[in-house]
Amino acid sequence: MAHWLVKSEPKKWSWDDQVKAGKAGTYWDGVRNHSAKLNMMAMEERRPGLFYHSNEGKAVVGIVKVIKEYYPDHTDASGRFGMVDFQVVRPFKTPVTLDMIKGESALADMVLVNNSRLSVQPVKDDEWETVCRMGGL
DNA sequence: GCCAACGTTGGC
DNA sequence: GCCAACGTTGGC
Repeated sequence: MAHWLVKSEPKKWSWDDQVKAGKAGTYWDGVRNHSAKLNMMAMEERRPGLFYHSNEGKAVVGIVKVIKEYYPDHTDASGRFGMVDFQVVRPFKTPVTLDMIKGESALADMVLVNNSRLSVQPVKDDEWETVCRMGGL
């Protein structure tokens, strides 16, 4: 699996916050879900991922990349979970909304459509290309 | 180790 | 604000 999609509520962590963080990037902490954890563990440095705004916006707004691979989440007292660091790559010209994704038959199998609650998801190559094209990149 | 109860997420 | 989906917790 070549690409990823990460989700955040704009109230907690928005694209703008990610842009402000700049090259330093930010750690993607707070994940407390085993499926998401496994996906993070599979991430390789420099791999790009889609950045999705849940709840408000409900759209893929840009591309980030992994700048630090999976390591322990120091905010997790139990020590069971970890996190990765992301850095902004570039914003979409046009945000790709959930409606647009649902309306695109090539994206009918996206995890976002079928398991919207998973916060870190794999994205297939063809799905990746379709979403990027829809985003104007 | 099973399963009911509960909490959280996220679309609508 | 509601509710469905799903993950986690805790009693047995």
